[in-house]
Amino acid sequence: MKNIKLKVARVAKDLSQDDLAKIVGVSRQTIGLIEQGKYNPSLNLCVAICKALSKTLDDLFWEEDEEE
Amino acid sequence: MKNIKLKVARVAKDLSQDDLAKIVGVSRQTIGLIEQGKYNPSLNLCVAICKALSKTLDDLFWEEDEEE
DNA sequence: TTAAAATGTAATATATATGTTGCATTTTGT
DNA sequence: ACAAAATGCAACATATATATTACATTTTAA
Repeated sequence: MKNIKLKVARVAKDLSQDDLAKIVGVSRQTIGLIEQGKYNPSLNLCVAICKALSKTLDDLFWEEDEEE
Repeated sequence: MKNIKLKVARVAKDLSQDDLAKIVGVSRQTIGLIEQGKYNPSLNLCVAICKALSKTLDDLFWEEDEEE
C-alpha cells in the first residue's frame, strides 16, 4: 500500500524525495518506491527516514488495521 | 545491536525461535540472527513479528538513543 | 547425568532491496 | 505559456536479506 504518512511527513519538512534520499543516504528512486508502496524497505532505512523526519516507526510505518 | 526486547517479547509468549519463525513464515536462523542484531530485517518481516507478539514497531524495533 | 530441545554458526543458493542511468510525465513558479 | 523542478518509470547491475542444510554448543527436563 502507498505510504501516505511518509509523504505527508516529508512534505511537512519541505523536503523533496531527492532531499530526503540524500539525507538518509539512498537514491531518490528508493524513496519514491517506498512512498508508492512498491517495496519493502529494510528496518535500518526505515529508522533513518524516521529520524530525518522527526518521527518514529509507528508514526510512519505501522498500520493498525490490515486492509490491503 | 542485539534485540533484547524482541527476545523478551518472544519468551513472554512462550515461543521458541522456531515457533516464531513458523508463525511469521521465515527460517529459524532468520529470527536468531535478528535477535543477535546480525542483520537488518525487512519492514514486512518486522511487522509480521510484531503482530505475532502483540507488539508494535516502536515496542520492538525503535531505539530512542543511538549508541551502538 | 543424560537425552532432547533450543540456539549458534557456517557454506552455499536465491530472491529482492537498492543503485545507476536515462528519459517521460507531472507539478510548480513566474 | 513556459521553464525548471519534482516525480514516475524501466532496464540492468550489485549488495544483501533470507532459505537450506548440516553440525556444534548450550539449555532444559527427566
